[in-house]
Amino acid sequence: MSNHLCTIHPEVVDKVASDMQDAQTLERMSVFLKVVADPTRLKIVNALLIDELCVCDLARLLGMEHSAVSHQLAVLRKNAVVNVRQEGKVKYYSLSDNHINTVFNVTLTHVNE
Amino acid sequence: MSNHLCTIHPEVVDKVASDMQDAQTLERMSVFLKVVADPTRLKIVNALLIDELCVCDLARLLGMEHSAVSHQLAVLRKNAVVNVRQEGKVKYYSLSDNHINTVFNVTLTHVNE
DNA sequence: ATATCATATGAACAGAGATTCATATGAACG
DNA sequence: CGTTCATATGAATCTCTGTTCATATGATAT
Repeated sequence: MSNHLCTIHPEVVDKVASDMQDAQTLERMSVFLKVVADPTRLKIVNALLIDELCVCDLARLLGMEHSAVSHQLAVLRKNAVVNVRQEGKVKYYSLSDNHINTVFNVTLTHVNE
Repeated sequence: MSNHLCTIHPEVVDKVASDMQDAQTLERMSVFLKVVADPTRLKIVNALLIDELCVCDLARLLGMEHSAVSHQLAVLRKNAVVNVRQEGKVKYYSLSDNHINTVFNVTLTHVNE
């Protein structure tokens, strides 16, 4: 696994290992962050922070194929980032909770400093 | 660009378009989120939230090749997520600012609900 | 029923990126 | 100076994933 076996600070490694979040939690965090990190999905999130929108409007807004937008909305749905409300044949998407809002705004602040 | 030209809510699209963050900002946000979303880098961030560590210790902690860890640390360095402090041949890594801390904790809260 | 419109989905292709292997840098110490 | 140790980097491989194209679903209206 590792070519050299240096163990410079075994106590520190042990302490950090026991204080870290468990593997499952980190995996969930990674999945969630990947979901919102994609440029297309981040734009969708930003748009839905302002107003609810249908697939058609999102495609127009982003200048993308309906299909591409729909695929990304499927990812957002499967990861519980968005909600859908149906009115006839039109489906309106909105954000599911406001942790997304917080993550978005903290990230925005970070890149603006 | 799009097969159908439906324009269901042009006013809403216009309003959202003008209220959204500009493309450059969204791009920077996407880059930053991708940097921390990767499972290996997220583990590194989590570890450095607890204590500063050298490459050797990180490799041991994560059970990975030194090379792989070093590559990921290069990504974190290039994106100003981590700082390096050198002591002889050993380089100690730590987090560069505490927006990272906030993003990590908000995300943690989100996946734990 | 059938056509039309909005959305969804499956398969295929293409590009990005994470790890590995091999090698290089650079510091300490004999 | 040459060796050793910690870290870095380049190239190659392999996997993952975002978009496109083609097609399907599902609702409305004529």
